Amino acid sequence: MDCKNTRLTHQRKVVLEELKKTTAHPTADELYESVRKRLPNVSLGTVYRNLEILSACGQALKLDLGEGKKRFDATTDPHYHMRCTQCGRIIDVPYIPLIEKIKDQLKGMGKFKIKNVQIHFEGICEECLKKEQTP
Amino acid sequence: MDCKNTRLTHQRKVVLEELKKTTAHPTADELYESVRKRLPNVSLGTVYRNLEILSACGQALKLDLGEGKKRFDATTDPHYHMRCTQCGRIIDVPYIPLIEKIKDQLKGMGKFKIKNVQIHFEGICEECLKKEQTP
DNA sequence: ATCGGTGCAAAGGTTTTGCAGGCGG
DNA sequence: CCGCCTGCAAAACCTTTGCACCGAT
Repeated sequence: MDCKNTRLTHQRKVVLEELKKTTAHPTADELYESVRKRLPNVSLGTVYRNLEILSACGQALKLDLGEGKKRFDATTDPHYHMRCTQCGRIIDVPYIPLIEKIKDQLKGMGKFKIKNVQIHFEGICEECLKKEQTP
Repeated sequence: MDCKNTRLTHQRKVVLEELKKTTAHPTADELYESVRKRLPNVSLGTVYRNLEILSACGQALKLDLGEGKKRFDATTDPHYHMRCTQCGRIIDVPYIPLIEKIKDQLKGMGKFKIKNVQIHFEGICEECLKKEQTP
């Protein structure tokens, strides 16, 4: 994708601003609802197109946590994600250099060449742990 | 899911048999095509329902490699998967105890509790590496 | 003025589901 | 027989796309 010829339209600006406002890792549809509060005539297609461009150009992350839909994150610093199996929330997991260690372990393991590692976690978030303790 | 009250129908048997015949990690639709050669009247819905039951009951794995569709694997022994970014093939990656090490590193890292790690790889398969060498 | 972006709506691809009838245990 | 399972088809769901107009640079 050619990121030089992209224009900073009002819609694109608002999409990125709304994404930066939250740490909830919204889906395209959830973000569409936020954006719509500021731009009532925006279309879902525009939100999808802008999220595609923003993530392709390094201003957002496109996440696939195996839910059958993508999520987006304006925090592009290295970190991982955990999906709470009880409430579905997506929680940030601090970065530790897992991937380098994994690549080291896999070097010379087969006749293929590993370029990238996709990794995420499943577990129980802080809120759901609290609920378990006080039923 | 209640795996005790499942019946061994002819369709379910054939779905599992066809899945065991291949190492290609087929999608539901691809498996439907295989099954249809033996059961011309089988429906896609039946293949989906049986794959759901078989994977829920530990007789198959349901894989999500971020392609927007699920894949299935009759090999349930611990191993990982790599998707070739050139040809799309899914390659088995031998098991190494990554997950235990990762869990150790993450212990006490936050207020959440990690239960499971989802991990897969992207890279270049043996066949595509060969093609690169002889263009 | 150019050409990337937008809104709208339709279409695309994958997966699920309601229903009436069928068959495994 | 009971009730899980099937085939069929429609629908659900997420995402992409064709088109004509608009607006950022």
